[in-house]
Amino acid sequence: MQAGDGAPAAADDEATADAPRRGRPRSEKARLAILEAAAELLLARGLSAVSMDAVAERAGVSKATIYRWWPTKETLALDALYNEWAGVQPRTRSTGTLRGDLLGLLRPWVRLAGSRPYGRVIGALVTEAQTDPEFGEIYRSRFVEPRREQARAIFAAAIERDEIPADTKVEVAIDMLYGPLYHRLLHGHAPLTERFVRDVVDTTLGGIMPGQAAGT
Amino acid sequence: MQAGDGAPAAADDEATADAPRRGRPRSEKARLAILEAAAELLLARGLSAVSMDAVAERAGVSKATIYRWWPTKETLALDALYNEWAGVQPRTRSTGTLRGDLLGLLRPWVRLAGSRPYGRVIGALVTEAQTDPEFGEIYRSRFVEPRREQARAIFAAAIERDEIPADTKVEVAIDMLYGPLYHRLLHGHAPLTERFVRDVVDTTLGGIMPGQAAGT
Amino acid sequence: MQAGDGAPAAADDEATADAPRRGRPRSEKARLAILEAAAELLLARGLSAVSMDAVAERAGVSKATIYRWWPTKETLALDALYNEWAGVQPRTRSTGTLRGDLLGLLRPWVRLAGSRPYGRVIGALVTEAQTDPEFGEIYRSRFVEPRREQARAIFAAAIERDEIPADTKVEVAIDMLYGPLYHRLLHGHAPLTERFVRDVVDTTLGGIMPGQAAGT
Amino acid sequence: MQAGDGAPAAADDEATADAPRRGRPRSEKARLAILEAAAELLLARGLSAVSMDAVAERAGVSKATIYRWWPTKETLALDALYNEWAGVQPRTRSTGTLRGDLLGLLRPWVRLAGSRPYGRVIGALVTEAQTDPEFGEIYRSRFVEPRREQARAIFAAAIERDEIPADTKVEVAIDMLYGPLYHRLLHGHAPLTERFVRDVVDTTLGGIMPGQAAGT
DNA sequence: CGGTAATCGAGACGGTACGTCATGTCTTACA
DNA sequence: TGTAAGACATGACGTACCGTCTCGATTACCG
Repeated sequence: MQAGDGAPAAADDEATADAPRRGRPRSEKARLAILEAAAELLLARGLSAVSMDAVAERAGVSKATIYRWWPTKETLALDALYNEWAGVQPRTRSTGTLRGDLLGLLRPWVRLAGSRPYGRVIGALVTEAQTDPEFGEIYRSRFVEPRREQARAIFAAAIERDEIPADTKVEVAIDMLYGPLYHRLLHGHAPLTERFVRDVVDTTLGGIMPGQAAGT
Repeated sequence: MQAGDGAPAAADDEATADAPRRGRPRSEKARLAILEAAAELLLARGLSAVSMDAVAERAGVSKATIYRWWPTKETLALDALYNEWAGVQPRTRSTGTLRGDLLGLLRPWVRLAGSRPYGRVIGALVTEAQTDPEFGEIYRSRFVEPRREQARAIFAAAIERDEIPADTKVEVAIDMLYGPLYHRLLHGHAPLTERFVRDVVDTTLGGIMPGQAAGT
Repeated sequence: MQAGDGAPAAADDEATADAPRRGRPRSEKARLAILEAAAELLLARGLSAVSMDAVAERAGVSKATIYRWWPTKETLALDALYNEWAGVQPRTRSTGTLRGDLLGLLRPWVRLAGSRPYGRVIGALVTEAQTDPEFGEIYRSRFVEPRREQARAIFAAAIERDEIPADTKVEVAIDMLYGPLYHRLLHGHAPLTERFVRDVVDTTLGGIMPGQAAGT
Repeated sequence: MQAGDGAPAAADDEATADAPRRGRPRSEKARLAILEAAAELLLARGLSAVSMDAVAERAGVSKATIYRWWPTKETLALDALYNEWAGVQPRTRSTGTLRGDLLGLLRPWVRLAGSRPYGRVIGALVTEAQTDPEFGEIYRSRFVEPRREQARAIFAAAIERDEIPADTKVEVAIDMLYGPLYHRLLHGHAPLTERFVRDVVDTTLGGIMPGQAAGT
């Protein structure tokens, strides 16, 4: 499986550098039209509505062209979604405190996730990731790991400046931050507000830092 | 939509009591065969493999019979899964401490969730719940709310005996317990161990109880 | 392969007689609509235009229904063509002379074959018969053998009344009658007129009957 | 349409003589590789297996090169087949009798036609000829007319030496010779033996020559 | 004990989408 | 200019399910 074609990194198959590239070059116009059409369908009516036929028609492109670059509609959906999220990469570099950095990391995520029906899409991708392990690898490396890596850096900096103990279980802490957010996003039993983000961050920090309860 | 037919509660359509029920009665054998066939397919190959045709053939039943009682394969899958989980409902009444009660609540859940590939199934149900709000209602009332209700009772008892402050944000606390568990179940980026449950409970309690850090 | 469904003989799979016939019965309306649509396409634009999609659309029928009864478009075309030719089965019983009987046999064939672009269709069926032996069996048993059988009976009667020698090579004679007709029908190098039929019959009879040349 | 490029006569498009021919000259190697690959596929698996992609791959040639010289796969197949048959052009100059000359003409044809599965190929070409009149012209001028011309010359010589009447219907006679042979070749209802050739010739001659029956 | 009524099995039906394949055109770089 | 490579639009292929439907057969109650 290869679903890295929508990514900016490119890094093609073998000859990376400046191979002459014989044959007709890939149509960039078609690539973008496909991703756009897929994204529209995805957000409007969910992954199940992303049929190859529908994408082909909407993008004014042949089905064969889609299959040439994306093996399944799931990988296509993943690329289409990534295309949308990649543009809104929020990072907000260090505020000086762990709490501030975490809020800077999570608030944009919540704002983005809540802005459109992404819950449905992510749910579908998660389901597919469970069915197809190879797809799971790609999904996590694109959507999960980058966020966790940012969080790890934030925690490392906090340990560096002695804000939290050096033996803090960082992986658990990250799950305690993202877990509740994903929980509300996917299950929808309660709203995913910014206030909720603050509560989650404060409770988690309260559980990590000795002798300090959650503040408001 | 009606998906309550596999439930023990029964409580049929309108006339609750003991109507004479003319005509041939529903075949209990067929009902069980269908649920069993659906559950097998569900766990073995995921929701996408639960086709009405496949269930009908495997259960030795006609497709019309399935559609007679379940409007979609999703509702059928939900009933089939519920059938499996309902039997393993351990709650372990009060140990006297909040921590003990919470561990008693969450540990069996983790053990059950990890015993078979339920992550895939739950992911699929969650996705469907996002697409079909009516289905979402049923899903939550069967799988999410009962657990949360138990947790609420546990927290209420802890407040009663002054173990935690009376103004504890219980809903947030519950999300901080179940969120990380669902997170690992669905995303699979890290194992869903009993040790992780303990870490989650301890961190959450540390964030709630003033002047007390997470213990081991 | 089974392509006998358009035939009048029916004689279904196993239980010929009065089986209870479970399940929804086959739609006669659909069957006829399919055959008619196929025949139209076949004669208008040749076998290559008989796509299952086109037939399905034109007949207002689902593709699956076609595939349920005809394994390939060739068998469908064969049935469709047979449906047209079966209705025009003129035989004209014995005129008393071999020459008269043969003309009575061949003239209607030529008239039918020349009435519409059947040459193209028969050519396609012949080609398919060469590729798929099983199909060849069916094709010959429906289109070739019945005609030859009629010719054999005519020759046998002529031998009976001592019009031709008893050791006449009947199979060769039949090939000498139908061969030239098919030749012109398929190759189209010269017109397939009734005069040509007469010439062919007379020449063949002249070659069979000793001491008698072709008359007019 | 142009399908004369595989022919030995060459005689290219316009400038026949010795034009300077700018640009890269046509690759003779490619031309032969294409014809060879097409012929292999044609005889091994029929015309339907002669896909432009398959020929291109097998010949180690680009599809564009094939389309550059042959407009359709049918014209390519025709050239490929002609390439094979041209080498085995029947010779047998006059034996002195009509019967001997005709046998000398037809026997090599039967031997060649029966040596490999040519029936399938010729059936396909005939079918295409019916669909595309222009193709039909070319097909007949290459495969049918040359043979008929040879036969006409043989009959003319026989008339010259008073072996048969001057008013013999030669075109009918030729159809009565080739018709039965093509009939068995294409329909395959009976073997195409040399004995059959003799029977056909003798019966035809018997029908032409007054007062003379078929000999053995 | 026969009539009414809802169930069940079987399976045909009109659809939609699947993923693959072949056609014929086009666009590049190289020869 | 010709050629190899290969992307492209088009459209048919044969399969799998969907959800609906029409049968005949079965099994209760109810009058």
